[in-house]
Amino acid sequence: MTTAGTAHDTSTRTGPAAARQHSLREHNLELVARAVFEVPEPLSRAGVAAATGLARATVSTLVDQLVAARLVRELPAVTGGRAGRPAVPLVPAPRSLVGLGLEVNVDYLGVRVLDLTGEVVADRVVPGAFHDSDPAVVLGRLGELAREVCDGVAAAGMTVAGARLALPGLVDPRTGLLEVAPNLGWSSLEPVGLLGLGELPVRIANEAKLAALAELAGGSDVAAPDSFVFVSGDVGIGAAIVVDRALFLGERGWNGEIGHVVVDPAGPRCSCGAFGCLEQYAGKAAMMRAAGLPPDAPLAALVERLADGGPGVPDSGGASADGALPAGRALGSALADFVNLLDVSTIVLGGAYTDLLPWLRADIEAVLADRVLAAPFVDLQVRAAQAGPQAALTGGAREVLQAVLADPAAWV
Amino acid sequence: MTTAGTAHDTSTRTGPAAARQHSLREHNLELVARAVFEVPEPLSRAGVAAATGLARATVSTLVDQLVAARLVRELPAVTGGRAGRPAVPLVPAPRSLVGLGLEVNVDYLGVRVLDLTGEVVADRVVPGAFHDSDPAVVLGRLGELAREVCDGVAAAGMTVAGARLALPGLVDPRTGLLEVAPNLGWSSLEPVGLLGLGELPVRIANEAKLAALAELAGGSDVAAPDSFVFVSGDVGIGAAIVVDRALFLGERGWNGEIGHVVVDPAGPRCSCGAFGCLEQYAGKAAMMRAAGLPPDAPLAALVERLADGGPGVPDSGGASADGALPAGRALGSALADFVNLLDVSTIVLGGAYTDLLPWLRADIEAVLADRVLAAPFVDLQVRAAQAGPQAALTGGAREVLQAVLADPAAWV
DNA sequence: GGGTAATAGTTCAGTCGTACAACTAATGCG
DNA sequence: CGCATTAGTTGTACGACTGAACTATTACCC
Repeated sequence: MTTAGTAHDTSTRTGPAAARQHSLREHNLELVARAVFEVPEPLSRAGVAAATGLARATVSTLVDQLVAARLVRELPAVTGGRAGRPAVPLVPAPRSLVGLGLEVNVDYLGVRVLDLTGEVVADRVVPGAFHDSDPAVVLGRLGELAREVCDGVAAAGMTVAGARLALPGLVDPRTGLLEVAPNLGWSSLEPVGLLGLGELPVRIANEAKLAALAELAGGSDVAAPDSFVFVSGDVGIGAAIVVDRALFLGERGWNGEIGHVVVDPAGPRCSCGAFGCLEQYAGKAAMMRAAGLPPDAPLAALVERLADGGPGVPDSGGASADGALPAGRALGSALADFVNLLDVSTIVLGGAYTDLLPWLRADIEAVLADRVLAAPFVDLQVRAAQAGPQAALTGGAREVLQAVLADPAAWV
Repeated sequence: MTTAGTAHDTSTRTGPAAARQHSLREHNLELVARAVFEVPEPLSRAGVAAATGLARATVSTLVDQLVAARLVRELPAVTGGRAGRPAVPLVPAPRSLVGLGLEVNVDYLGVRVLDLTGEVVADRVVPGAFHDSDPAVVLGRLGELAREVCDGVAAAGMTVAGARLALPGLVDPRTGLLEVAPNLGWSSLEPVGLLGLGELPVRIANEAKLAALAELAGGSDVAAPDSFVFVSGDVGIGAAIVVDRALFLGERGWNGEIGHVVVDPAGPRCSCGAFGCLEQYAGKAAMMRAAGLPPDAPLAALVERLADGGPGVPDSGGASADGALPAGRALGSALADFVNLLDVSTIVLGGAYTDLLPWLRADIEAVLADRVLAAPFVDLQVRAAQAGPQAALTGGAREVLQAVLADPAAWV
């Protein structure tokens, strides 16, 4: 286990480390980097000083280091129409340091590279069928793909800061162990080694967790909230909790298993052995069946049928309706539990739910209003995911870059 | 709003503040204070240096400041049987700085004072019946009690660092507003002003949240886990989430409303308007009824009946049982949702559940094993709360002192 | 009993990072 | 063309930590 990143090794594992002089600079480097990265309009050195509260002299030295480390780039000085020396705008450096997102999912492999500006530098998605596949073969193939992409990126003068591998299953990011991925038929293995990516620091994570991070990428019309629950519906249903723009992982990163929250103990038996789990109402197969389609039909077929007003369209006015709607009320019920237990006010629906939201929203909101105890005092929002397809790839690459941003001192 | 505590006012609310020279000292002061406070055996200056990684010289100056601020006390030097100059053991200063816990609950008012060693310095609990009471009268009475206690404490040379007021309801610690406390019949008020405690910084919090913090107090035989869910059963059922020894509050502190998680949508109607909430199975009234007792009977009556093997005792061997057991299976179901959504592995049962645990445990654990997706990979623990009666008073006082410990620089 | 080793705690010069003030650079405006 | 204005740099001062040397106090051994 030779991770390159932070070196927090206080031999006997005590809590936080002692702060020395250079801790100050590390902290302030991060502060300056965030100021440059997380602002819509580019700031000058003076602007950063004003935003952070640091002295201009201090900011100058820090910015110079970030520029030297190729995290930040100076744009040509621009006179703002005011008097005074023109400011030098500072922006995240494009195509210098990049993050690598990797993913194995049931129906595709993917590699995506993002640079510090959030732009996609490279993108390779290979469709396939990986249900009950051989992990060594599939991960080997993905690793090959990743090496190709990395070579191209390196040839263009960029540095790969690290990688995240998204997997649809129970994953422990700390140990790098995949416990089980039911839909792939994988269990108890360490995927990173099978990629064969050598020195590159790769960490694994749950697919829904990384997809949630993609929501924070910004660039969309609606600003992403700082805290939200991201629910990704597909064959299974996963969720991620984001608090203050950071994943909340619980003890092992195995939270958000909303697919197996009880909706009705008298309901159908679930693959997990219990009865009436959400997945039996709002999983893809269940929704298809409810709309009279074969369980493995493509999502587009369901959307088309709903758009045509076929069975599954809510007859407006009724308190409840039929068709795809069992999913809506069931989702609402499970989400109400979620909100009651966690106190989040924004729910982002991803995966299949993104396209189905028009036919789910009314029921979800009605059930939430009914069942959430704090509903009278909170503005509960249900919205569609903004990130594009294979969001976990984007989120994974983004997380790598966030780690860089959180510790720029490691790169100077 | 003139809080004395931290002065984190970066005019325009940006994220973290700039680190200056004195930030270093603040950080290390905290580090040293925690080293002294959170260790079973007293450390010397040299011991603190070893534990924190700071230089001995640095530790000396920091410890001297903490001693001068009366946060830390030096014990007489003790020769440890080894060669060398005897070490001066450092301990939390007893009876110098103290925290004040306040509480209004349905059947009592309380004031409790803890010092930095965790010892109870003063304790006043006044029984009463505050269902549908007048907040001004009740809080005035509590304020009076608090002033008496504070006067006594001050006369003994102690300084009250602050106070926490525990309330059974939806509370926003940030704004100091109580939205609603159903069992008191209070709503939309600012309780702190009605206490009339003048300059003393008082913050409000939910009762279950503070009770959970009392679990961290230590001193018990079993070490408290760093992360757990605390469930407090009484008339209503509340919960708190503790992660890494700190409360996880969600956006507003309104999480943990486990009492209104769906157990069975076909179940009885709840006071919240929904059907089949946990409270209808595992609330005190429901448990009493299930055991054939009047809903407002004392808890002791239920325990006695169960101990006698009356109705409500599980007939061992059966997958399920009758009597008090609907509570067990229902609790298990709601807790399974909790664990699936949050990934916590330890569940601490407080309030009425503490005494009832022997008759609940089997069912809870069985349902958890069935319904928690990660159960095969996690050692789920269900345990009884360790803190004594009126745990919220202890937890509130403790939180005040934790805030001192988190920023000792404010007291030097 | 005295010397030596060992450990605790203090003193002091050295280093590093930030703050503040003075300075230079570059622009708009009258 | 000079002045006001803003951006960025330079240099001194200060504060906090470090490391090494020093003092203080004990145990152990001869």
